[in-house]
Amino acid sequence: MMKLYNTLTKKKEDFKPINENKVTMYVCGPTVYNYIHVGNARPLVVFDTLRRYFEYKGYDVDYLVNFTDIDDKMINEANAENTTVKKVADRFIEEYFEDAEGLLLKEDETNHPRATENISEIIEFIKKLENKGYAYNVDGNVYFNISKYKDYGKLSKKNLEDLVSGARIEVNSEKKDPMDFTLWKKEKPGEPSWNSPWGKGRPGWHIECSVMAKKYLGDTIDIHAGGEDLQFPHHENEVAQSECLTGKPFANYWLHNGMINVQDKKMSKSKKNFFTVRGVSEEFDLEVLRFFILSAHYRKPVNYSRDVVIQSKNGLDRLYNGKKNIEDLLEVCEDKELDSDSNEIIKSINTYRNKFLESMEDDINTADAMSYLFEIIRYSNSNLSKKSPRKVVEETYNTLNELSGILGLLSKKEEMLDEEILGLIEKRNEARKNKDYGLADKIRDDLEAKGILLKDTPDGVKWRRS
RNA sequence: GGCGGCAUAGCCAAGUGGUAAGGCAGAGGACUGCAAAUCCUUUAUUCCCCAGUUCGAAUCUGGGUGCCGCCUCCA
Repeated sequence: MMKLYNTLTKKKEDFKPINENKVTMYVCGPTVYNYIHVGNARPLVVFDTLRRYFEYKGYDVDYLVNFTDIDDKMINEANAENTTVKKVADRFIEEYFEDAEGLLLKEDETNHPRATENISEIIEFIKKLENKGYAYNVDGNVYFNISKYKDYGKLSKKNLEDLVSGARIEVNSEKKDPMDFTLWKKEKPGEPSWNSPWGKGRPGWHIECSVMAKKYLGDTIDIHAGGEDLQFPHHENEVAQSECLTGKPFANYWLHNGMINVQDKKMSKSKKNFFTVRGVSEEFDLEVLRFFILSAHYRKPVNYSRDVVIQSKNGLDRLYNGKKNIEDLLEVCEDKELDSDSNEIIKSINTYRNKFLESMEDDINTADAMSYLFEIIRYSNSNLSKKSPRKVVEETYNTLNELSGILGLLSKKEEMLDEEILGLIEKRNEARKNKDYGLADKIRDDLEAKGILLKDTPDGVKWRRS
């Protein structure tokens, strides 16, 4: 039985979806006013991996990552660029998809609703809250009245007294309670606005998630996920809105990922200590970033630095090399009867598979799971050879692919070399045969300059990209 | 001030009562015309400190120390 740590109960719980074969997941996505940074990438990668694992287990996953495309930051960015909020949103959503592709997120099956495409549903939602007495309108601003919701604070484990005593001085005296939050914001000159029963305005931040979760996934969803910094107030407010409206639990499991730090401080736009995913992609393949994110447990804070990315790159290279070694064996091994050694190997590989899956069952411990990928590589390097029966090599190869696929890693295909380069390699082989090492080394250097590294092995020349 | 989390080798990091996974870097070796790459082997008597519980603790309890997150926009 799969266990997930549920922030709501602060316990690891057996995961049971509402419908037997289906899982609904809502992940808080980015506000599209800029490129995403490495911190933003963590939940995207982690929960994409959870989604892949569910699918591996045979669930049909309804997976949603929203785009917040209207709020103060969007408006500021549009003003700064002297353009419209819509144009800013369109542009950075496009940029998002480019980064997502690099990070190997399963985008084609992901639902990405936008706040501004759900305005009428948002208005409808707020109207119902107002009718039920949970919301009140003050001169075009509509607030959620938290004193009407007795469970307020149950997710973030805060009580109202503590919140009020810790709260900053409230300048807004319209509110009945200082902790009330905005559902609908009255229009300000020059800002985008929509017509509503309370006059022109725009939605507050928290309401969009409640509305889109309900519209696309249902009144009660299985999993709601996001960064732990969103736990309060964002997720707390979502719970309040949704449960007051429907009278049902909003989400059965709340999953929160830890922060990505830079020198022990949370990476964030406001601290200006952030690295954009796009920036990282200029130096590294983004699969390296995915590897880095999955190499630590998702709930722990983790430090980001160029050094650890280099470590990740080298680790990922080892995995790809190991995979390539098995592929090379596949080319030369023969169909043979299985002997006792073969059976031993198959047994060992299955043990690694089971351990990998056990780790995934335990609150998606990807770091631990990943270690078994390395175990398989070392094991196959030591125990497989061109004398191994094809079936054994295939079994190892398939298991490696099956497991790395769950993590969304090792899916890059080796490209084919073009004729010209193949010709050069052939020419170098001739030169080596004739002991013309000067020419041979020159060709090797030329190819290296083109990013193709040659290695001479007993089985002939192999190559890889640098 | 309130609430919560973390502390494991040079670096990253898993491990919630049974005697320290895995990766990077380093060292040794194999392979090679030489290299590079690759592969193999190897690296913590010990898990921030002090007490306690226990046959047994990195893991549980109490007390320290240090660091971080949330309480304001934030993944």
